[in-house]
Amino acid sequence: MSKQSKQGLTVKKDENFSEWYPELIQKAEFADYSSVKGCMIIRPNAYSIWEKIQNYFNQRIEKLNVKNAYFPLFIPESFFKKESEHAQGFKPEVAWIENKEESERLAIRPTSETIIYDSYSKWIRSHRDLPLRLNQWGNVVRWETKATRLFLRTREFLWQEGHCIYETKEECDKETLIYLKEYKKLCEDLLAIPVIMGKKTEKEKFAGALYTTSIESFMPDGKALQMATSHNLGQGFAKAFNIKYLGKDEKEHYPWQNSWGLSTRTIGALAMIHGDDQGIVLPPNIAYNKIVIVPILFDKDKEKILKKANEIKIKLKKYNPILDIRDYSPGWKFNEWELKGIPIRIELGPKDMQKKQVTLVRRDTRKKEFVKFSNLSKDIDKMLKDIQKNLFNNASKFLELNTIYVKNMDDLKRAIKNKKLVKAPFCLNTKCEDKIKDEADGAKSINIPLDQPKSIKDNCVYCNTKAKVICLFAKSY
RNA sequence: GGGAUUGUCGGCUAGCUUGGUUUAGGCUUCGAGGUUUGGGACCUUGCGACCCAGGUUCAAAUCCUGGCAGUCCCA
Repeated sequence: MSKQSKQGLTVKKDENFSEWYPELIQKAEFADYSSVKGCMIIRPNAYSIWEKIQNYFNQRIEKLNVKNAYFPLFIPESFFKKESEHAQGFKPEVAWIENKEESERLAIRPTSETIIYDSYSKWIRSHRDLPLRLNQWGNVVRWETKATRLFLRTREFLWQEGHCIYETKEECDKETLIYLKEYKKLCEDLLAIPVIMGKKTEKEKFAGALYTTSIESFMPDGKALQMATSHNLGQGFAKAFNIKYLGKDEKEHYPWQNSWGLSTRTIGALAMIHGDDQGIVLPPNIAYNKIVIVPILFDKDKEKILKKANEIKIKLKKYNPILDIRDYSPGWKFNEWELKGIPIRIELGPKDMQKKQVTLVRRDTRKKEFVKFSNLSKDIDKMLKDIQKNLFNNASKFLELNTIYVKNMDDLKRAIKNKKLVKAPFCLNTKCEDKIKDEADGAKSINIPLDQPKSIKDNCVYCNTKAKVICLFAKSY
């Protein structure tokens, strides 16, 4: 046996974040590398999180009259090229299939606007057909050449993409924001990750969109991570795909469209934000198994303890407890379940039996509590809610502490170097944005928060002319 | 596109400088048996590797050339 304790991870989060993260993901059995470069295997521990996100989100969008559907993985090149900005934007990362029998190449979808809108052009004839709201769950391929990272940047990933189409710009604007707010709610309520809603700059908007809104979170290593986007596509795709409807006025009109997406990337953010040196920390609302019961079995009391452990398991059924009776030492099991992030551990041994109690250990603080059998359900419920709240509060505090306002480039550069999320007055000029990126070590505009001050007194952080907005800048994933 | 660097059991690695007692060693994982079990237990035992192709040599994991694969810089 080696002398050092093998507990937790070998790399510390604070000391070497970029090695800590892949070790965390692999040891927690969230994902593994595959033999295909840039592609990963999502293992059950992480896939159950994705399923939870799917179930939650399906319920939410059903209330917004969105229906699920599925469109092909392959997109004919001619469709792909119809909207030129869109085609140009995705060009570097599209994977193609050469098709010998037919003349046309097929793109493996990097996003599905074009294949979906081809159908919309056939389905939509009258204002009575609008609005049309569809969502699909699927995979997309973006052939990254840069370094890939588990969950955060892989060549293939899972997501949902919603595609809605409306009569008026007002309706489209309004709902584009509704979906963005849904994403915020999902991140905050389910994943315990605080996010900032905002609008992307012209430079960073979706290729082919009128404008893009996003929710952004901030990682412990000082990089921003885009969690989801909602685009108002304007009428550009409608014109390119000849989607028209006859209005009440008996005239032809182009409709307005939006699209919105959230991917498995959020699982990476979840691991980064809440994880610690012991492993993953799952917010209770996203955990499938909220509890693990570890019986401490000595020969003499073995049967009594097992019986009680089973009773507890049945009593707490709604939390999907795991009863771990495998032939490992208790300490081994403690470490294993902490690595995997189960919110609460229940220990039950001879000492507990005597006192008619269990030992509860919460994953976020790892503090022990002793709870009488009779109070168990109530206390568990309270503890789970408290863990959820605590994780969100900690992440919010981190975000707040690491966001700073700057008025000039020196301060901006320093803040970026210090791994901060920077708020700065900005003129919205793309040239300034490029310069900032050049001079501040690759920091990009993150988004322009929806929450803006009533008036902006300071001048643009770069060119010192009148600033139009307060914009977020940071290095990003 | 240019440069640097690395390929050894499932994972981490020792050995390479100076070729030879190495049956390629260790830790971990995995399998079996036993003793254990309140923070990754112990003993016994088993399975398991030199990226590929040439070359140099009496002798190559080790040196040379090429290929393939990875990683990191630079443009």
